Amino acid sequence: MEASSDREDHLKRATRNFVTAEEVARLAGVSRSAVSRTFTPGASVSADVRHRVQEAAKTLGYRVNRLARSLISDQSNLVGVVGANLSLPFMARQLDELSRALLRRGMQCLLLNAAEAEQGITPLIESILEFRVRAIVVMSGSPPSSIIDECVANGVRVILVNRQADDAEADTIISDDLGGARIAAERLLRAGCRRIGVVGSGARTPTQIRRRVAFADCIEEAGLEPVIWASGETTYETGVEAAKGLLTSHDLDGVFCVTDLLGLGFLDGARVTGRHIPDDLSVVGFDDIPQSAWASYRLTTVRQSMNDLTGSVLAAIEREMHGKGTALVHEVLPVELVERATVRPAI
Amino acid sequence: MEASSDREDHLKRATRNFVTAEEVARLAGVSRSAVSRTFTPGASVSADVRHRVQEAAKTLGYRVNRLARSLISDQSNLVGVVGANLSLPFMARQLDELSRALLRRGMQCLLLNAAEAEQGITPLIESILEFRVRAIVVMSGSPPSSIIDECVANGVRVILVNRQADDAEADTIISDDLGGARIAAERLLRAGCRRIGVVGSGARTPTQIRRRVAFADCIEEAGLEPVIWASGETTYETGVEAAKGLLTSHDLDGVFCVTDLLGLGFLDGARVTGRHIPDDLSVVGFDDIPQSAWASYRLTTVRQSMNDLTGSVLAAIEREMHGKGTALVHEVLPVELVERATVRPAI
DNA sequence: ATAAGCTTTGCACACGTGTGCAAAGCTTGC
DNA sequence: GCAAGCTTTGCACACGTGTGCAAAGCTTAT
Repeated sequence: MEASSDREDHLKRATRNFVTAEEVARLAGVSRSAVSRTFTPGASVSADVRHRVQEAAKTLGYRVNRLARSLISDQSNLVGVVGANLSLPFMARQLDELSRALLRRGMQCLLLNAAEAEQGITPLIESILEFRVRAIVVMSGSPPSSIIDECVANGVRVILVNRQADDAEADTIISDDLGGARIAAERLLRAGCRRIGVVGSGARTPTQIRRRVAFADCIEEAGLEPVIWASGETTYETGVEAAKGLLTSHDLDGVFCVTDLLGLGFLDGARVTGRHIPDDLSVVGFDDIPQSAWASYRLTTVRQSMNDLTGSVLAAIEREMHGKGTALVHEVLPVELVERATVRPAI
Repeated sequence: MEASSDREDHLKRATRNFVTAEEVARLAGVSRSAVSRTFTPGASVSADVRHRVQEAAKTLGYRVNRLARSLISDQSNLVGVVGANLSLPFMARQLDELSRALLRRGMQCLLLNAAEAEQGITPLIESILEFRVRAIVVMSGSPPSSIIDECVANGVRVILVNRQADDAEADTIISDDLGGARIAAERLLRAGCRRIGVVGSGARTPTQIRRRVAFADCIEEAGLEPVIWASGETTYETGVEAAKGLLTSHDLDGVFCVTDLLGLGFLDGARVTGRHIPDDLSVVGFDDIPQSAWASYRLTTVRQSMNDLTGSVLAAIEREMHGKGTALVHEVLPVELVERATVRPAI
């Protein structure tokens, strides 16, 4: 993914004036290793030397070179994060919480935006590996097992969020999409809905497919035939179009939208056709983004806990650090229904 | 900001199996410098050697060590980005576009979340400097000029987005908040509004203060006395509370909300009090986040161009690379009014 | 056949930090 | 006062990569 600039561009010594430990040592009147030991927790250094080194470091503005420091262990304190659609509410929250949790634990987030990774995210992961990162968190895209195997072989943990990779040694932290779809189906059925639709986008992401298929299965188990919308991008606008399209050709009384963004668009589109929510038409979403609680929507939705998700990702990253071995983590995070105002009361 | 783990934790050699250039050289039957030259654009290497090295690298799964490579120039290809409130729509879009533009230009985004930086973002910038980054983009927080001066002294460019630092040698890319506030004021006055309010949050960010003050000044210039709301966080919920609070005690016919999030909340809150938008009350926002276009809101707002903003940031970063010298960039990006449906037609 | 000029390539050094090793110094017990 | 044990500290090596230098090899012109 790196721009193919010539060597003068990216390796020519930039004008850099960073102070080195050698200079600090000279001012403090000690050896360079004494400086290093002063900044290494647990290393043996006398109080007098420690004080002189710290004063000299402060005077000169010394900042340790993480590049050099990490060279020794062949590992930086970076965690690579691969994500796309980062301005969508759910992905934005996920990244927000993950990046702040990483910082809390003394790690730094190396963010690679997968928006333009049409050929797959393998090149992004290859770039990340060059930084000798501690772990890689994949929030978007489907890394082939070959690149996952390469990461693992090199001692780099890969954590897949809301996605899986068959036959690959990666951690997987997944929301219970199947359970959530079932909850949504049961709620609509309990509201007395009998002409039911499911709205997804044309995106072939694991989450989209899983939720749509699981919901449709539940409706068929109840002896009903779901109407399916699965085109467009995973946006509010697609929800609006789905509402106009579906409600023109079908007399639906219940709809499950596989994401809240689609759900909010669907609500606005349905209102334009004159439908009254929830009297004429019940709508359930999935994700529980902040906008779902807004007064103009008050969308009933399936919530996945962002705290649980972030906590599990961090636990997977720190598993080996905390002496818990290298066994893989496979977690399915529970979801719950958040009742608001877009589904008729249960019969 | 780094967690104070002991040395066994963060420097103990992790189980790492990365292939080195030395191993590639052995398999290819050449010297280690021949391997290095093969991956250095413009370096002299014969076609035969190049081919053998590339085959060997592929066979062994060689990934260059960016830590070692960057040690030589004392500069990595990372760009530090400091931001908070990354799940809010505007900040999320900004980060989304910035991180993808950086990748497009062959740079990587080192993201440090400033959510918990109550004591200021100086420690975050200090951490970033340890990575010998190419530049630092500040999207949130107010770095003191001392740390900016340190960055500049070390050859690290600092770009401030929608904020300034007095007497500091940093680039500044700012939206025309003053012009935008004036546009909003003029639009409300042209709609015939005479009992006008301005809604901001309690956040003392440069943007909040600039927009609120500028708008209030314009209203006072028109001989009117603006009613001011400036408490709570910069959220949708604060907008709802502001509507309930202001509209209970004042008979306003026009309101400017300094962000769209506040505006959307204000709209929902106003509707709860029975006001009709825009007949009874006109509302203008600022930012033009995607939700402002949603059918339930159709908020008239002041838009700042995200493309312009990201383009200017990248131009500042690459200024020296492209032989344009090291002079600072100070840009005020134009804004424009986006008329939707929340302001009465002009008289 | 030979000389001049150019290309290719390995060696050794450098980049900045961490640390094993051993020497030096200090402390304590006899 | 001396020996044993412990702490402190500087030296030199290592980590992986880029590259200046010079030797070796190749090509071309005479």
